[in-house]
Amino acid sequence: MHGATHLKSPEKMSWNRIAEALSVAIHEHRIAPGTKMGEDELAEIYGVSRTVVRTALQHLAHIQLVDIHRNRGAFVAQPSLQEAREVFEARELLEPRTARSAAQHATADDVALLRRHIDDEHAAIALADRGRALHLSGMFHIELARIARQETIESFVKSLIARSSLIIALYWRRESAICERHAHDELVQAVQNHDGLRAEELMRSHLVDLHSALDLREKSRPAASLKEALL
Amino acid sequence: MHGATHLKSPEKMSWNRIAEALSVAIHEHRIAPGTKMGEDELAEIYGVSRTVVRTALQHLAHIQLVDIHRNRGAFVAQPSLQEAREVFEARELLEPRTARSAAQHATADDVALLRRHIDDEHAAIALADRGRALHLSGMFHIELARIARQETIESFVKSLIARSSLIIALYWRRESAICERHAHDELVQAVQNHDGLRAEELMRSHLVDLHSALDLREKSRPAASLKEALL
DNA sequence: GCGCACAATATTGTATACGATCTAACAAAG
DNA sequence: CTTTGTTAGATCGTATACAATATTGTGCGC
Repeated sequence: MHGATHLKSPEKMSWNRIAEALSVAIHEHRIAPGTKMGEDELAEIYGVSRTVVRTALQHLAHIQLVDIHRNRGAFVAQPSLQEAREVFEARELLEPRTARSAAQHATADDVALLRRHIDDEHAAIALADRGRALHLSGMFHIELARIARQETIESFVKSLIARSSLIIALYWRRESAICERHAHDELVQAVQNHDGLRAEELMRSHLVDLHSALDLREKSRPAASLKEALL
Repeated sequence: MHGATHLKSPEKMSWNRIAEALSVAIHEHRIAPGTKMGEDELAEIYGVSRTVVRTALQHLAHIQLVDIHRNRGAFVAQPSLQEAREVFEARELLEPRTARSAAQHATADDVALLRRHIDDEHAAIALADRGRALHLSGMFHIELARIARQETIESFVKSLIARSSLIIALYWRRESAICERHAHDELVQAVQNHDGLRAEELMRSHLVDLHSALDLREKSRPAASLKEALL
């Protein structure tokens, strides 16, 4: 019943590919928080068995992009207000220091990569592709953690960015991410200059901006369909 | 072949039980870093199928207690010197702030629980059960994060503690964890007094002590048998 | 005797089958 | 008409079967 068996594309690691695809879809807000992600459904969409889908979902559950309820299934996570506050507290604790470290360790290649990221981000904004812009914005922060050469903290930041995407989907107030445009530009400039203290301070204020752009009071709209978002 | 199917004890969540058992075994240094954990082997030991063992191993891989190599299997992780440094840097960044928050939020019940932990720790030391003492020592830090009422950071601390256990197994220099005895005692006292600043400072110096008790140069002895450690 | 190619074996990756549990629909009683 | 108990369907949890890949042992040639 599954066509993948005879396909000639073993590609990489099947579950990794699926987890990545779902992660991107969530980051780009093509799947709304609360959406159910049935195993059979995903298995059919990606042409694999439930086994690998389960592995992918468990991975996503680990970074708290999805919640898995026993015998009920996996759902895109809906961070509570309390969780939202915790996530941004943690980010404000980790990321400024990480930005400083990144500024100290960055090579020319690193800076070039950051600039490419920003260019892509601008392009996405120009195309009014808000979802992709958001995704790239998150990737920028992760890239910064990678440049800091601290894999441990990078994995933490990955988890925090993922949840931030959900939090933004649920609690965003202002419109557009253009405010971030300048913030990221200045950050990369500080990194290029190896000005650790400035990078740290820029990151701190950037996160405060983000945090204050959230409305941590109301509940927002429910969910959409899954299959149409992925195909 | 497997008896579990017809048993009347669904107990909890099978993979969770196994992951916990393995985690404790590793924390207590009954399984050495680098040990291979074959799926069939574990499946037979715990009387379940490889499916659930795989889930447990993937969970442990997530918190980086084990490394999984494609088509090679799961091995108890062996943090490199670089990773060891990263882990303690991250702990020194996260835990002092967490300790302060814990001191601010702690209830009487929380303090009582901490004291029980310490008592258990002392008992283990008295019995010369170094492995169990180490495990409880780690749990103390996790408990502190829980008391701080910050689940996000708690999950990070969990991961860091787990890896610290491996790092201690590999790079420990001094003997006995008695130095920690006083550190934990004073910490719980500060928490009881809701003296956040003192708790923060105590935690910081405690972590520096731990860090300096590691020898980050040599490689240490390999591994032992697996089955005998678990049965 | 040493090194390399190749076959045998063992272990993991993936798919499928089956049983357990939850959800929801529907019928009957109040 | 509402409410509750029962039943059918769907979905997940676990076990098993099969395919893919790595590891190990063996034989041949040098």
